[in-house]
Amino acid sequence: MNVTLRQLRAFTAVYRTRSITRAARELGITQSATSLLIQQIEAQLGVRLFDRSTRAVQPTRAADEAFHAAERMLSDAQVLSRRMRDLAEARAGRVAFLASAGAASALLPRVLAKFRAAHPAIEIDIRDVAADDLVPRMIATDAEFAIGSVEGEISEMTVETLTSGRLSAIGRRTAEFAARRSLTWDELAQQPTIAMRSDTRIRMQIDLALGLEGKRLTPTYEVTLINTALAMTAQGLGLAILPATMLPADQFPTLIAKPLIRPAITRPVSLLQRQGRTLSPAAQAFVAVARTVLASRT
Amino acid sequence: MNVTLRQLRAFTAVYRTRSITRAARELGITQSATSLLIQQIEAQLGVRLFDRSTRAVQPTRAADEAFHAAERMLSDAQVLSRRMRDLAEARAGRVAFLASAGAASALLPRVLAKFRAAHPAIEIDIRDVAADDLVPRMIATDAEFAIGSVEGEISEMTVETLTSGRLSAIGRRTAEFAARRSLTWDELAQQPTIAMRSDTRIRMQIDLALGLEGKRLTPTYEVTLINTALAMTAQGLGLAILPATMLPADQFPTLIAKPLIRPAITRPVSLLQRQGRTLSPAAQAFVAVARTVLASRT
DNA sequence: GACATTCATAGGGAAAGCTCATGAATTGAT
DNA sequence: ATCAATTCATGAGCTTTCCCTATGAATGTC
Repeated sequence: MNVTLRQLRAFTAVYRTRSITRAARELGITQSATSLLIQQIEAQLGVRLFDRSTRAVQPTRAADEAFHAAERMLSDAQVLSRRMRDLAEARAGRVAFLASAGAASALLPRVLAKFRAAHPAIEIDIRDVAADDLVPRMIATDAEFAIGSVEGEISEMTVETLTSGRLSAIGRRTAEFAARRSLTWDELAQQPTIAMRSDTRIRMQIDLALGLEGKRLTPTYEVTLINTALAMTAQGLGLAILPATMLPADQFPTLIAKPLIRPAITRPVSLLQRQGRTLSPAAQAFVAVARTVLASRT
Repeated sequence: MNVTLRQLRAFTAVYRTRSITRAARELGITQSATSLLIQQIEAQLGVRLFDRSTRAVQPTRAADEAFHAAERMLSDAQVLSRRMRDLAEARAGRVAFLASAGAASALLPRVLAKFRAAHPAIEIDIRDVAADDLVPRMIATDAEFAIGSVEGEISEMTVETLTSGRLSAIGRRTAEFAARRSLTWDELAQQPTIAMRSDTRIRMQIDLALGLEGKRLTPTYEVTLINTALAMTAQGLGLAILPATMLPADQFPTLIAKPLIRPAITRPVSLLQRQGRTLSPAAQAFVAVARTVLASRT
């Protein structure tokens, strides 16, 4: 056998109070139990810790030395408990995840704001990567989860759709544009348009879907970053072709999105996580917030 | 309930080996017991520490954090155990005691030499005080014991005679002196003598004992320190009147002691310790050595 | 697809832990 | 000085914990 924290607790209590009876009260056990614990730890350590008469309890030299070590261990135990409890209740900790650049700029700000309000002490480490890199980086790094658009299944991973945005035309809130419910891709062809470049995932999906219908997108401008497209739209250079979810309303209050139809194309934003691995409580809390915040959108 | 060291041991073993089965082997318990310990500590801390499939065990973030704290506590426990064991077996520690100046100079060197050989790592703190101060200092300070001449009983203390030296005439090893078995106090009066000053304990005892016999000591020289008396004797200035135990043979190889009789006066050297207080193991070891070393003398 | 490995769970017996009751020693008050 | 009160130690008995054996379920391997 070995010394136990229980014994150490009894020891420090007796040491401090200089009394087995008082220590017992403090520990919430009986005097006899405390007496036994002291005998046990003495036997365990092979050293007398208290000179006990029927009247008084006097710590020995060895006890003086042991006391500090014991206190330290008990304090460590308490710190550990508290820390773990904080982690469990997402009062502390750290959430590190991957986000595709698009998701990071358009979707995450709202999620982050809400999460921060609920869990102010949790560190957040967002690693924003190009959409193509999302899955490879997820496999390679220790990120707990990833948010972004993912096609198909990935082995060892679970994919959950958080929200899916319809491909939309985004333009300034003119009376004429605001009145529309939707636009067809054909109608779009008449106007100046701003689309993502052909080597982006969004564009590939568009080209693929239109191709199946025998159609083709010929944008006026092609850009790499979503924000660039939106900024250009805000300047009136044309309609941006993007999933509606990618429009941060607060950042571009003048812009509105109208779904594109014939064909309607939706682009999911998914949560990616490792199969069989529980998320840290902090990450769970974050994902929960993301689900509720994003679910409210189309 | 609370987290136990047992659980922490299981936790660190599983964390390191990444396997409950291997950890169980390491701990010397069964796999099922180990599995239970992990479940317990998880319940205790309120946090999942391992993602377990039927096949593998994967530590969580929380486990990474907890691991260091756990290792520290376990290492503290081990250090504490070892330290206490060392103290118990007098392989480490410290012995602080009081010694009257006479005892310190004449008796202790041999004791110290032997003790040091047997217990090289123990710190020794000798507080040599005037004979009169021995008891007051013993009461006032935290010395574990005291060595010196003590008369009568002292409350709260136990007095044990370690050795008692007969008052003797100490002189150079001349043929004539060496041949004698003893001297009477009367014979002594014919020769130059060196005695302790009247305000010393030794002298007081002598004067008292001689007074009872109607005799009186009139020394040629009176000194305060024993060593002074011996040095003077070695120079041939006269016979030193001291307890035989006070003559360190190795320091004054030319001197020998002959008991003084009519009356024979003995002066005890005692060990003084607090009643009801156990000595530290180091002190016990020291006292044991002192007893054996001093017992061999008259 | 059979086999081996790994973790989880159930049952039972051993050990530990706690409480209650009691005893012994000492202090303080009447 | 006696008596009451306090304090620590010990023993009996009960409850809880602990651990082992046996078995089941899942997964990877040949």
